[in-house]
Amino acid sequence: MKHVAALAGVGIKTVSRVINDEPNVAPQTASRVWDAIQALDYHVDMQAGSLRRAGGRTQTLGLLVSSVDNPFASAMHRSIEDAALARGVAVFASSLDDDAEREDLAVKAFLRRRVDGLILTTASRAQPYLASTAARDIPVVFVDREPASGGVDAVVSDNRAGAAEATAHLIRRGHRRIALLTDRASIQTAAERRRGFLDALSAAGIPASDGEVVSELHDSQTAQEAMTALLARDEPPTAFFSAQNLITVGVLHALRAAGRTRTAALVGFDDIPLADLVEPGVTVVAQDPHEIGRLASARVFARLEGDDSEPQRILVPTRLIERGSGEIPPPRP
Amino acid sequence: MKHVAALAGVGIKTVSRVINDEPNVAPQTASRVWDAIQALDYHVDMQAGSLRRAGGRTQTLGLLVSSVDNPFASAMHRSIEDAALARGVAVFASSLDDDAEREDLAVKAFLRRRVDGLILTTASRAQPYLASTAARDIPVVFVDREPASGGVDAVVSDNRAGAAEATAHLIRRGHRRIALLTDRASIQTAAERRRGFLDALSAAGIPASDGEVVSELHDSQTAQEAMTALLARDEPPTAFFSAQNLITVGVLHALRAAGRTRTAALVGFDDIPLADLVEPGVTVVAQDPHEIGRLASARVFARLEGDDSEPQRILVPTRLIERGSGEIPPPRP
DNA sequence: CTGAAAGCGCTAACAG
DNA sequence: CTGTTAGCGCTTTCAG
Repeated sequence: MKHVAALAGVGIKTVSRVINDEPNVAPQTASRVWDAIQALDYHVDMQAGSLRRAGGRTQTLGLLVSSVDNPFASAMHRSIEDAALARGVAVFASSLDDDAEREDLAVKAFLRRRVDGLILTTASRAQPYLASTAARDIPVVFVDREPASGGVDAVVSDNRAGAAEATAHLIRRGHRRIALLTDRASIQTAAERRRGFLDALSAAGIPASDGEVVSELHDSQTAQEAMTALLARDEPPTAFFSAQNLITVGVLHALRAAGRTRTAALVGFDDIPLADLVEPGVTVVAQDPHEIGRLASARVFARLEGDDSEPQRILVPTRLIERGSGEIPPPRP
Repeated sequence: MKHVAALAGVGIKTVSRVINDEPNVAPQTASRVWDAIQALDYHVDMQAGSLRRAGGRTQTLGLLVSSVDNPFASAMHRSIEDAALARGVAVFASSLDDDAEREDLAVKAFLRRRVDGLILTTASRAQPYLASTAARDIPVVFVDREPASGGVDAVVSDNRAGAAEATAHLIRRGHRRIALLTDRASIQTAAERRRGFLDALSAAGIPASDGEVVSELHDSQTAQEAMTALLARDEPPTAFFSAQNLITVGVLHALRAAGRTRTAALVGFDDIPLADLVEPGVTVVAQDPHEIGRLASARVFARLEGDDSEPQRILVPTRLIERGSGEIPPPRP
């Protein structure tokens, strides 16, 4: 900047004014400064700027997702990026891998980089770092999963209602022996979806014991194995609710291998790519990751602009998409 | 840091030494400093640090991909993140949307944030910003697509060979009327894949005129429409090579709608999720985005560590995965 | 082993 | 409309 000022024959502060589009610069001066900037191929150092700037904003956001290559997470990421880009804000993205320690390290790394705000997926029971962010007035919005503590903004799918809807859909087709295949119980969304599953059973007067729950499935491989075992039973369930996208994929593989794709009913939670191209199409309770990302970034930016209303818990509705697999009736006895 | 120094009763430089794990600090002093850091919940400001640090490294990388929610890009993103994390480097990710102007703006934004290195997917004919990065000694590695100019590190799939292999695979099954469905010709990978397609035709002595080329398909919607039109011809091609993941999805939809999934042969470039679950499975020439990301980050970090050898052009091989759709023979005349 | 002083590139506050 | 001065939080340099 010094060099630009020298070349343009102005003071350093005038260059600063031009770059930041501040008022009180003569058009002539400004254009001389722009010429010098071009000539020297100069680019401001935003980091240095934010050091002194009131509020110390870095125009930077930290995003923590299950994994940047999970379709749900990356769709969310994309809509957050779009909102950020519109404000000249850059996004640091990190993957969590459902590891509480990694979560803590990632947030600490974000803090060292002085991000203005955080959008987080959590894998931990408690979020000790919230004390740090609160003390520093760094807004935090949780996405996908809510922290147990509450008192923080959160944007999540209506997991319980969605799971209940999926289950009720199967019950309505006449199924009574329905299995839930789900992730580790410690994951908040998995717990909510299980609740929804049980809600629907009890609303239909089906004893919970008729519902089969297989949990601790953390990838499509383990889901496939569990499903294969379920199908091999003497009296297997007639319908299946898989409570997560990767689990649905594993279940599909198992159904395929067992030749049961057309005779066992399946509803998945969270849509999967090409779900409409397999035969039969996979009925799912779709989430809206794009909308979740949009609402979460809107929340962060509102906080950054001074909104200090009560923390909001925003429930994004899910949508049942019938494609065939969920409409298969139970076999005639 | 001032506060920490005061609380620990040491000089500010000693705190700096402790945090950066520099030698010449008495263990006792160090532990007093750590206590103060804990007590004050202090986190260094890496940005401020890099301002004065020799080399001015920010421990930050800029990543530009087609879109963070494209499966190919996000797989690459993940492996780059892993390599970066191991070195305490954070990654800024941006989406390109195949827009040359966006590319330029994104690189400028990275420059303003003083990233140490860049991993870029390009959509532009020329990359004017390379002058700036070179002047600043910021290593740049291109991924997925190579710049026309050369002279820069690049890690890309062997698009031409992969496309030729896909096409030869169809020819080997007896097809002669083969259509290529591809993206805009201005995209470097699309051009390479078209070359590979033509290579294979000519190697088999099939006149290029027998090959049908439909280009300018930029999403699955336009691909589906183009494919539907192709299938409606009097003498439609008997085999199809779709040169990109989204195009393959569109083609699959069209085949399904026309009831031709079992009678028209298809090979896609780039694998797609659930390709093995549709019926028949989708034969693809798979890329290895994880490996591309790994090699690209290795290249950037090597450059950052002083490697000033000739720019490398690394070709990552593709792999043909037979799943059924590509092994369908032409109909008997 | 430790600390004081200078300065990285920028912006806030104030003078002109 | 423009420039000067101080100082953001840190690391470098150099002197104890």
